[in-house]
Amino acid sequence: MNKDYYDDSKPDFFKQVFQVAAQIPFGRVTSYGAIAKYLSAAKSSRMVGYAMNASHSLKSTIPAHRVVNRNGLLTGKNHFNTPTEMENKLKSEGVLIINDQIQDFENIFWDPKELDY
DNA sequence: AATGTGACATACC
DNA sequence: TGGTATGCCACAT
Repeated sequence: MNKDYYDDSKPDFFKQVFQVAAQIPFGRVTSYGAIAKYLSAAKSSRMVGYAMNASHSLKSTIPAHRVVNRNGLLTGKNHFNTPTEMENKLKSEGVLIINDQIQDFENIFWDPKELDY
């Protein structure tokens, strides 16, 4: 058969991103760069966001709203169904957001490396 | 095969 | 203090 969209059965770089993103604890957030580093591809931070974009086609629910840039800014909110959905979901998880900027970002920041513990 | 693209990150001016 | 420029690399066309 053809590789309909993104087959999560393949060891694509995307899949790795999805795997990590899916493990982000509730009410916590992480950055693209952190995920990239965890995948030994710190220089492919852009791909992380790119992967999130592909998550639209995924059947699995990827908490892309828990992934923000290094500044804790909701740069990708624009890619959601509605620009307000991202911060809306985060707020539902107890994340305080002001002007698309996550408050206390360092406090709720979650590093994928914690998986090793 | 080659070119374009991007939900980042960093450096520089 | 904030915009511009460049690197970076995997995916799309």
